[in-house]
Amino acid sequence: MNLLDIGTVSEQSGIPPSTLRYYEELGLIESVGRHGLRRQFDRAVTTQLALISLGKLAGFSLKDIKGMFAEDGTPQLQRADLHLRADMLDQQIRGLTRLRDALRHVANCPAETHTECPKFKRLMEFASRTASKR
Amino acid sequence: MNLLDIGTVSEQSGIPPSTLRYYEELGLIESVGRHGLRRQFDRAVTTQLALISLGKLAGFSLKDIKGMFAEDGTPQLQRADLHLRADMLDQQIRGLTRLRDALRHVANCPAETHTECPKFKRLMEFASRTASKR
DNA sequence: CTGCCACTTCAAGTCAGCTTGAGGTCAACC
DNA sequence: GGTTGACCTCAAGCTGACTTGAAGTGGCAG
Repeated sequence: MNLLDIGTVSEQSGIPPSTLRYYEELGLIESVGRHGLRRQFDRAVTTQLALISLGKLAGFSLKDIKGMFAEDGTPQLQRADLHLRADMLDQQIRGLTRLRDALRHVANCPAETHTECPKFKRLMEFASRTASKR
Repeated sequence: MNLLDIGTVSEQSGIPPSTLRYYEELGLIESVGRHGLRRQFDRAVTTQLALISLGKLAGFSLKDIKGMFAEDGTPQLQRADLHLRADMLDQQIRGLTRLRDALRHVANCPAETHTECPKFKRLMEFASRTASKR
């Protein structure tokens, strides 16, 4: 039996049935039948859910994620788009890395008042710049 | 004159007046007077706003951020919290890096079926692990 | 056959973080 | 002293990602 009841999918993925229905409504996943009223999913849905989780982790919206997959759920993007997304990710990674380093520094900084620490000041400048850009 | 009109603060910080009012309502910042109807802020508010932007970048909620300041608005950061947040950023960075690498790979990989590509498989394993953890 | 219980639909609610709209005010400039 | 324009208040609206509630259904264990 290669069909999974929504409850089984939920259990395996840790995603509540309500969310699975919501994802189906959005077109992110697709049920392949019913058992009585209950949705049945193909085993492949677990892979799709893993990819969706990954996308979410990476900060993409569900809409974004939907756009990355073809009808059948296989990743489907134009090369140029892929590189563009990768470039965006690069930029995001650089920003987050700087931020993480700064957080670690502040956590270890012995200065009494953070506001007097030069690194903290630079971090704040960065924060201001980044904030104003968005 | 060390007081700033809300408009000036908005211009300098890139944060719209509506948001500044909203922040004041939440107790994140404080206006120190009025010029006619207009809120006047102390210069120090720009520092606070930079910190707020920073906190948002790091993924803190406004509520979290509020908790990081003392009554007088000076930062009151818990080192443990910062490390925790840095750890979360690390995780996010790892996810993004994998995703980026995978995107680049897929963009260059001539294989018809991505799902059979070893790199893609590793990505999905990672995605599953990460998904099940949450 | 009965009852349970996890599912079903659909509408509405929730939360964060703002934005928008209507109607009003006031300092400043001409 | 009239106009302007950016502010004011308060309420309502919006987006994203779900969750919750009410009322109903149906397969399966006993």
